[in-house]
Amino acid sequence: VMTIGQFAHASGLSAKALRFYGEKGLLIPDEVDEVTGYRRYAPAQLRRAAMIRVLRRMGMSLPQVGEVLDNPDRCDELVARHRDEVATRYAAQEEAIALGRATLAGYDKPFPVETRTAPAQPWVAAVLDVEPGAPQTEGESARYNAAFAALALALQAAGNAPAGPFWTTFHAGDDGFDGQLLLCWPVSQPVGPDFTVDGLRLRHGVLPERREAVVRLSFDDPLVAGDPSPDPAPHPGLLALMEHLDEAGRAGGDEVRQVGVLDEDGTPCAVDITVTTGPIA
Amino acid sequence: VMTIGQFAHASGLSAKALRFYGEKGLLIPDEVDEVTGYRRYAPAQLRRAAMIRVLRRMGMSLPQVGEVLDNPDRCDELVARHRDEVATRYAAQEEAIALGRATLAGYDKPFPVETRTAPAQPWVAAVLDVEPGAPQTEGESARYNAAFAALALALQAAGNAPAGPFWTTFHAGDDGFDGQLLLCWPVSQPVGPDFTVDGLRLRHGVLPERREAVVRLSFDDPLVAGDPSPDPAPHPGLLALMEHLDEAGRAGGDEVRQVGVLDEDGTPCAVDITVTTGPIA
DNA sequence: TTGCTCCTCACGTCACGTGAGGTGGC
DNA sequence: TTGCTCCTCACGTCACGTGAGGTGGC
Repeated sequence: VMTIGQFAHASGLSAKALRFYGEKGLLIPDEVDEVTGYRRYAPAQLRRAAMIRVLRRMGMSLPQVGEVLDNPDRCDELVARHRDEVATRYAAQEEAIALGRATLAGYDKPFPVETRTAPAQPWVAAVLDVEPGAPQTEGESARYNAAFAALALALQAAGNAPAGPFWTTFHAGDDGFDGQLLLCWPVSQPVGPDFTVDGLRLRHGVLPERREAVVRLSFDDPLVAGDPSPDPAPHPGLLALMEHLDEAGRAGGDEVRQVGVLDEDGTPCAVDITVTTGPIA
Repeated sequence: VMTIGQFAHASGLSAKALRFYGEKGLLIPDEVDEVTGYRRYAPAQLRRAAMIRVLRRMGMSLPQVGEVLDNPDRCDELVARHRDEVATRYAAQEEAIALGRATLAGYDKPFPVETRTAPAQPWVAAVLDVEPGAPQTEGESARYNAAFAALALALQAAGNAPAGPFWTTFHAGDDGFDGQLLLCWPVSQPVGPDFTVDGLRLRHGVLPERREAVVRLSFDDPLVAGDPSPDPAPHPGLLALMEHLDEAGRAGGDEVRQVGVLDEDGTPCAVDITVTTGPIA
């Protein structure tokens, strides 16, 4: 039997840690004096204390340590799992740091914001319900492409083929929980309510003659092309656009259009984030 | 100007985090309503908010984030330093896990404890003052070897050459802060108080006829040979020795001798941790 | 008897999250 | 008017470290 101080010295744990482990039930003193509260530890407890120390040094939490102590036969497995978790966390942090450096570099240098005037433009859109927080999965992406293609074909068949690159806009729902994505094609002629496409919910309208501010997010940009991190930081281009709107005295509440940009091969190579800054003076 | 909710949405930070950052002075709202306490944020603050978010995602603490924001020109340097710190911490944890696994494996299987009887043994020792917490530096090690050698030579010259392998014992000082290391040679004849060696403080005595328990820590053991980790966990052999003493009904307070073990070439290859378990029955 | 150890609170750490309870703004 | 947002406490997290103030044991 040893006092807490002797046991602390022998085990390499602090007396405070020993009291804490006792309180948590991880390492109960061999006996506790009823009157004085003095804790007494047995030499046979040194093994457990040493294991706790080693496991804590590995970075395990106390519940994890307890799990290992409760399942000595699975010790190796649990330790290996912990090592893998640590490695995974480190890899994730490394990636966050690399991505963060790129983002900060983008914030550091001015991002080009183009301003231009645009003529009135009729459009037709397919409406899709989406959850805004949902990640951009492969399946969703295919769904969008199919809807765009079906709408384009129907417009072509109606003799009112798309008159330029498509765009999308997002309308948050009232509850902010889900929302609607509009997949828009510009058309030469406004369509009437009699234009329908099987399986698609349509909407249509006309963008008025207007001034616009645009930033181009290229798919060559690693911040755009990289595998989508969950809940990413604002892209430098979006920041630049916000600041442009601010300096122009416009609130950011206007509708944002994401206009597809194709290269000469017709493959998507960028997206133009486009906001209306006002009517033509 | 935006409400905290709008700004939170735009920056990707939570309203709670924004309040916290305001409280800490990291990101002060553009204005705070005197009456209602409502916070208002300006679009121009989005850049700072985005940077905070990115830096936090990298795993920086808020003081570190503040340092980066205060020194935008050193941003790259500070981020690189953070990355290196993270990598260093991870490497240290990886090493702790590897070392811990080896230690746990040692705890898992029984460690051999030898018991034996030993005859009475006169000894002479050089006394060195040491700080017990101090790491085993190169310089200290050389000092010990020099003292051992000087003592052995003097004994030889006095016709009382070492009669076996050397050992060391450690006596903690009264204050527990420093202590004394005894470097001992066994001798055939007890020495008198007239035996002195220049530059060495000597002590001498006789080990009585006794029973001993011994564990051998081999230098081949990675737990023994590995670079000395600061404040290492108890070696499985020491644990086994403690438990042996416990079962034998002996407290662990007896003097511990660390006896050098040489291979056939005369180079040190192990150390025998030796404790007295009692007189010969 | 004097130090030393041991005891039990209580508070601090770090960056917020999670309610509780109440009010302002559309 | 009803919801919704916003406000300010206050508490919890994790594994102890750091005193404060008081007592037991040699």
